[in-house]
Amino acid sequence: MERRKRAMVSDQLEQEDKKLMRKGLWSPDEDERLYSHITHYGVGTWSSVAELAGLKRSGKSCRLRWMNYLQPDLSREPISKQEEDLIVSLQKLLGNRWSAIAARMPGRTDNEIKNYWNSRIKKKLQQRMNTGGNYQSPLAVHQTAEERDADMNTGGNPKADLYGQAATTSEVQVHHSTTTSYNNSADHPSLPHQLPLFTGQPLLDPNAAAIQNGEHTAAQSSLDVSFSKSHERNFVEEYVEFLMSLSDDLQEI
DNA sequence: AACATTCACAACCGCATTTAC
DNA sequence: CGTAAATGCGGTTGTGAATGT
Repeated sequence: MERRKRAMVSDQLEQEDKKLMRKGLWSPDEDERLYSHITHYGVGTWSSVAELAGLKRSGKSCRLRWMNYLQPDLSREPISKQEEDLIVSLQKLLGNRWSAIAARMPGRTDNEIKNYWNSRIKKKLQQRMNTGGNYQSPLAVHQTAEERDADMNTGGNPKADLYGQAATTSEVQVHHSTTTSYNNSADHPSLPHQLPLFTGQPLLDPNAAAIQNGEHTAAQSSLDVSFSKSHERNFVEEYVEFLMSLSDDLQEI
């Protein structure tokens, strides 16, 4: 309750600021400023980036622009068939946890994956559903993830539902869109043409690990019911990691 | 040619969580 | 330890190009 009040106050202040902020699509000049500022000085805090780079944008907006478009690690290639299959598989495992899915897809952002899912995969699955194909509907897929969430929230074992059938593959090739003025880094005045670099992130949360190892205290046991979102995510992510390593091991055999 | 519709993607919004003080 | 600020996330909306009528 108190937290909510504070959030509202914070939002009101943000609204005041927003009146002075620029909104909408980023211009090449703004991109240039942001890119050059971050490459020279690093990020620091996003609100300071906006100010120091001379941008009339919120820190949030700068962060989003950098994360989703300007950072050099991003792949400018269209999403491949393999990547699409991976998205479908991971969505089935993780539900709509786009950031967790993106963490397993080098060069791809959560926003990109989310958009791709909503505009293409969802539709394709729906079409196949209507033509009587042998696959699970997107709704069913989503429901599975939600059911797992509900299960975990009541202290159930999240692993129980992770052995679902493998996701189906799709056939349609995806073509690169040219809807924006410079979707490709080659068109941008200052963006490097770099291949994506994958940086693996540590997945093990100490608390989640303790719980997994059976080191439950009385205080912790209350978490069984209201298992916090971040812990729950780490738990699921660890399990996905485990499944993936298992798959690698099997392939070696 | 003019307008309407569809589509893909970029960006915003509200909220939750994390971090800093 | 409490509070404010910063960050991160997912759902939703806005925008502009492509396509259809």
